[in-house]
Amino acid sequence: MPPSEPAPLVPGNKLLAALSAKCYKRLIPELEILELPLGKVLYNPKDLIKSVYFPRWAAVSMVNIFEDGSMVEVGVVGREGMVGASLMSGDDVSPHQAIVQIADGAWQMKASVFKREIRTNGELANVVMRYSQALFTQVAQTAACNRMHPIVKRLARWLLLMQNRMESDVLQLTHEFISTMLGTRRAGVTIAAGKLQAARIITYHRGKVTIVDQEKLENASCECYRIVRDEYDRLLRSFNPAVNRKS
Amino acid sequence: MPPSEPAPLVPGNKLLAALSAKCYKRLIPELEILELPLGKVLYNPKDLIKSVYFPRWAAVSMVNIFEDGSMVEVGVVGREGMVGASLMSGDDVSPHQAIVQIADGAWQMKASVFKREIRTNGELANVVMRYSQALFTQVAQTAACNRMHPIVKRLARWLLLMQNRMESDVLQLTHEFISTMLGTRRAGVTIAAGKLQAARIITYHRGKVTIVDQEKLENASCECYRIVRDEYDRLLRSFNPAVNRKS
DNA sequence: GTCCGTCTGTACGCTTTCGCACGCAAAACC
DNA sequence: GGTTTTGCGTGCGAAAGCGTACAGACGGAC
Repeated sequence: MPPSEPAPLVPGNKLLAALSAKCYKRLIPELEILELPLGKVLYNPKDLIKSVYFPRWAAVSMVNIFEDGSMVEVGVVGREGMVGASLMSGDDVSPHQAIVQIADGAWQMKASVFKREIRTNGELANVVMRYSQALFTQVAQTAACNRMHPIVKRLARWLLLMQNRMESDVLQLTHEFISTMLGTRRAGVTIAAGKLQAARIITYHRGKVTIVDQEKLENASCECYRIVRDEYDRLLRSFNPAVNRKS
Repeated sequence: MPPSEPAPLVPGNKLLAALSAKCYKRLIPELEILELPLGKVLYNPKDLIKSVYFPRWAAVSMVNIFEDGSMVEVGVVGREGMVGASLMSGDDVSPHQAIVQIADGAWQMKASVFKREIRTNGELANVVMRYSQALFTQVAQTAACNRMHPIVKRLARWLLLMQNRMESDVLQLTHEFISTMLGTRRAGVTIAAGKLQAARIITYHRGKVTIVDQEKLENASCECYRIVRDEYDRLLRSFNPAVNRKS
């Protein structure tokens, strides 16, 4: 897709889809599609936020980077959300790294435009605020989960999180990559993933993880997954009856 | 203090202090002082938020409670902030437990009033939004910290966090209580606190912790403390030159 | 087909933390 | 003044996870 392709009537992103037709159409000229390749860094910590992004099928991780270079994911954004919502608070410095974890397209909007729209467009502001609240819950649950739950459960939770955001049972993810997101050793992920595979819950092979049995995966995961999922449903459902608006 | 005491011109709470005199005066009739006794639960998870609170010298923890009853703190609110800011998103269900950790007074405002003011009063909305952003950073850093850092450092960080919020070197905190906040064993806290005491960084005795050497405590803590503190400064400084407005 | 980089399996010793439990001493309560 | 409660110190075995390291296996490049 050329980067200047105009936004179609089917936005692909659920936040955009949640807007009324009128409101969405107003934004169309400000949206440009952009390919997000794997590993692309949208912001680094302390970077100025110059654009915000509404992923279509991509997934973007919010990553905390420590002084010694080690990383931990604190939240994930997929097609249900947006990257850069913190601009809403009037602050345009990113506190985290935003890095593309699963490659695909996203709508890009200039930060200046976004800020203007947020000020003048109550409907957009409302949707973004709700989303921020859901993201907050996700991050808070991650904080608790990181403290209390063993690797296997966290892995199961994280795979479900990814599956939800991608709406796909096949995920391109290496153990190495997962381990930096979970903040553990690569070998730890191999062991945990091995257990899930032995239980016929997932299969994987050289960077491709396939979820075989979602229900079992939910049982193998900690409660954190369900809590966050339900909270997203509750917060974003209300104004989101039709995800795929007719073109 | 009687619960109906009207708000004075010195709010005590820094968010309120950050408002212009005009804006603050407008809120005065809606604020009532309330004593927050230790252990008082302001909200439980899934409770409707009926009031919001602006602590004066109190500290309130946002706590995640798991199905098995175990708890972890995900964030702390002191006089620099408010409890219930999530109302701003239009959602009045609390995702966490808010429990008073250090007893003192707070300004209470009815949720309905707060929501009305947020809608109609851009200055208040702006301040609250910034604060929400700072809180988000705190929670995200907690998520990362919980994953990566050993108990002693987390303890040091948490004590500094408390010290900042209370602006006091003496804190009424038992090991037992600290342990539930940090999500560890009580014995783990005893060992960690013992190390800090042996290094002459703190002293403690039966529920009273005294910070002897703040600088050493900062060195003993992980970087997370500094990061969060700087972020609060950055986000809240701009509109907060005068914390103690003259009465 | 061969080579080489990537991905995964596995192993070992070590540290941290856990779960549990007991004991002691200071405070609080009658 | 004696009893109870609360807060802290300590010990021990077990578990989880870490750091590191090595080797096999697959797949793409040539």
